[in-house]
Amino acid sequence: MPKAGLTAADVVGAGAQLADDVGFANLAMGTLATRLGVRTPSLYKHIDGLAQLQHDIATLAMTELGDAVRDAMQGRAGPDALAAFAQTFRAYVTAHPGRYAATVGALFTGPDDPLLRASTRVLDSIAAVLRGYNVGENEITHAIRTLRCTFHGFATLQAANAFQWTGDPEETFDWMIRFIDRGLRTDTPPQ
Amino acid sequence: MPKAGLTAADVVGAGAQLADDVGFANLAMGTLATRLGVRTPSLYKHIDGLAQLQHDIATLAMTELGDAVRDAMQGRAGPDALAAFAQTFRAYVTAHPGRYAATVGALFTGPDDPLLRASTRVLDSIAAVLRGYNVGENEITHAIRTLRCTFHGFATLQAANAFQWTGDPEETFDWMIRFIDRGLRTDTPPQ
DNA sequence: CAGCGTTGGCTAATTAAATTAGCTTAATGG
DNA sequence: CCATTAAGCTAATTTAATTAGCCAACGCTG
Repeated sequence: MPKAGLTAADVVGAGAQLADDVGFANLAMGTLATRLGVRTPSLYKHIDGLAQLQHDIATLAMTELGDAVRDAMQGRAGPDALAAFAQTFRAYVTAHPGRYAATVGALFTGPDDPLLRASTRVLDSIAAVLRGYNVGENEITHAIRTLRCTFHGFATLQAANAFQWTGDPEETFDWMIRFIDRGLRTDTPPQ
Repeated sequence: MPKAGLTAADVVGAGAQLADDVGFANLAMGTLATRLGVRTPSLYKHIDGLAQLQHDIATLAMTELGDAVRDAMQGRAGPDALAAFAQTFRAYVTAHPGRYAATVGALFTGPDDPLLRASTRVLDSIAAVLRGYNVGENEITHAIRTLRCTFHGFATLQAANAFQWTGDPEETFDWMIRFIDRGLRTDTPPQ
């Protein structure tokens, strides 16, 4: 009986792939074990259980997303950076709906949760986008959160396949980016 | 053994309440049965199973939300209508996080799915908000979808308790409303 | 008021999935 | 070459959903 030689990263990676393939809700230990050519209990040598696996997939997704966004934004600023962020975000969620779904509803286990770190990196990229616009000092956190909500909303609706939309979501997404760009260009009035 | 005299609506309503109390992910047939003073299999006399129950809760949530929003928007237009919609939306999700979570990831079973009807009503309210702004004819669907994404994003982040935010989300939400209002006021340039 | 069908409840059994216990063997390092 | 550890396995347990099949209460009707 040759050893499969799995690592925790292998299991999480295959789990993420499985979630993308069959949907996050259908992620199951048995299916994953089969796919890895192993019996179900063997997975417990590498991960703590289903809940842990789901959390790890969420962390993987946020990390990958953060990396992709950071790469795409290299050397861009202002509207270019916004477009790069948005397009990359959307491309990631399209390519990896199951992974992204894992991040929806995932909770932070504490201040040193890797998921929290990964999420913070993504928020930092949003902050970097905003540096290219003239947003007041005490408005900036509100702006970060607003952008986060908008992109997250689009992503969850897409990941949930909620778009019974006629026509291409792409076109709406572009409109959304222009809407945000226009909003960020206008000086934010004193509140 | 006196009959409890349950109806399907009772079961769905109690399920919704339970989801709000313990979180949608922890909604279980056994807990619900206990809460209704009944054994688990008895629930199947009224509903088709857990998946059906979840779908029904989502429909209930969308219906309640649509009614609340419609009520709040009575006699308002433009920025007032926008504020009324947004505040009501947020209040509903705050009061009923479990119900709203049920709507995330719920799929339409077909063109006559009551959930689809209820969702459409909410979208109609968004369309009504936009009638108070000067949005071009062929921009309007994009605008509807953009607003939907933004509010839905806020709602899911809040329902998932993802706000490790310092300070009051309320303030950010107000900022978000003003941001949208400002964006809708500026004439949308020809694309 | 008795009969009787329908409804809504029950217990017991089944299924499915996650998890745990305990055993075995391949790799590795002294 | 042995001893330790790690990674797999089978078998057992637990938990939750669901199904099967029985029984009593309610509401009607003759």
